[in-house]
Amino acid sequence: MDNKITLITADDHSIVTKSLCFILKGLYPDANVYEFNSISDVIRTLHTTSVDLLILDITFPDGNTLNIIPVLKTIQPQVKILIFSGLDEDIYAVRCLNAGVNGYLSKLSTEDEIKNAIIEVMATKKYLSKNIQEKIMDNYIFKKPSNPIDQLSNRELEIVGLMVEGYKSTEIASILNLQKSTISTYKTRIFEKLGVDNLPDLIKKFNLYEKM
Amino acid sequence: MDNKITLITADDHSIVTKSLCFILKGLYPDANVYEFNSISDVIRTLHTTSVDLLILDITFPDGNTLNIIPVLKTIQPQVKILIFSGLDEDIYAVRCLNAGVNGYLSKLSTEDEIKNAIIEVMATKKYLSKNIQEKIMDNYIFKKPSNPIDQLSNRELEIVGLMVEGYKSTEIASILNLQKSTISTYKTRIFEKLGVDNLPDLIKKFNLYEKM
DNA sequence: AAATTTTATAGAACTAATTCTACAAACAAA
DNA sequence: TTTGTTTGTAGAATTAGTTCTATAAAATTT
Repeated sequence: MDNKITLITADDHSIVTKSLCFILKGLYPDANVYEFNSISDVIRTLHTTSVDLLILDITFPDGNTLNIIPVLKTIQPQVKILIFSGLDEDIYAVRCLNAGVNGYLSKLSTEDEIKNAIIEVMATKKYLSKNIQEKIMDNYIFKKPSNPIDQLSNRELEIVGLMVEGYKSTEIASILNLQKSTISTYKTRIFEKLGVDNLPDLIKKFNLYEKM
Repeated sequence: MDNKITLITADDHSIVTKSLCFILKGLYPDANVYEFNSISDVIRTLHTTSVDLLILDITFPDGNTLNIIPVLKTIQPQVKILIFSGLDEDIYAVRCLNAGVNGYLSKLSTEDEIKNAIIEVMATKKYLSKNIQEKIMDNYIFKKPSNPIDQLSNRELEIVGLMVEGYKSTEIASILNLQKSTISTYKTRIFEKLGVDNLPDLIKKFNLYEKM
């Protein structure tokens, strides 16, 4: 047991973890840096090793980070979490913050922005892009619900994600270990909230708000 | 003008180009390696510099690579192109090949797979994952035409049109005065011919082939 | 602190959709 | 010109999906 700091990157794209590791080693030459490509590996490691910073993608083949954040925080309450995701920050950043992360960084960021975010978060601060800071201010001050997808709960969002990826109700039920009637209930609520009544329209709407 | 080889990576995610550059410099220490984050930069460079290998994403804010490949090939017919994309290879790989690229590599690939693909393509070969090779073999053996929508009969095309517009089976049945089992039969045949098994994938495929 | 709304979940009853099988007509191939 | 294949169509049996109702827990509002 040494007293080096420990940094972890996790993303299902190996090219991303490799690259983040490289950046981390540049910033903290003496740190222990690990990379993983699944959430389960991260959880396993948190059980055995004290970790200072976790850089995480949201989507993994073996689960969705949004639900896992509280689990991670339970295992190691002091761990700092920086989300590094390709998903639209307009949709996910605020949710992630509410779930307890310390920062949200877009995968489109430049190397300097990435370094900056890491440094901010390591200094026990929050990191958010200008864009998101403004959005939060707007929402706070003007209470405008900007985009219908914000009305979806995390669970609903997870399910809508599976739906637009092509999973059928039964498949979703078995993936999430729920009853098919539960999925139907979600589906109805989601359709209602987004004001559509069929899958193609949902996809259109979702894709629309996903990419801006 | 030196006689070094010239390699370009282009992706809207800077972390990806950075990482690919690193890999390329490892493989070809004497090469000129450039990275860009837009297609327009790539095109501009092809006009001034002779390029050996281009590693390209498909989606850019300023355009879709698929439509641009012929342009790139016109500027420099000998340039080798390796697509490195997060999009579903089942849907995009063959299309990219038809457009004239030399390889298709998934963003989920490990570093070794990436290196391997680069080496293969540089050796004037094609690179494709096992999965896609098998798919192409199947198509070749069973002589399926390259544009699957051509395989649809008029009636099937009519029904697929209604499907992507959001009509449900029962609605289509009543519009066309047919039994719902008939619509189901069509649906199965259409899915089969287009090689998909769910509506979102069908929509993707249909939109893709519709716009050319 | 109490009242209200939203969220996450399902059982039972019901409706919609698919599968499997089939068959005639049109078309293509040997 | 017979043989094989694709197309257009369904009935019966089966499976998938929805609706309606309900309830506990969480979040929000009053």
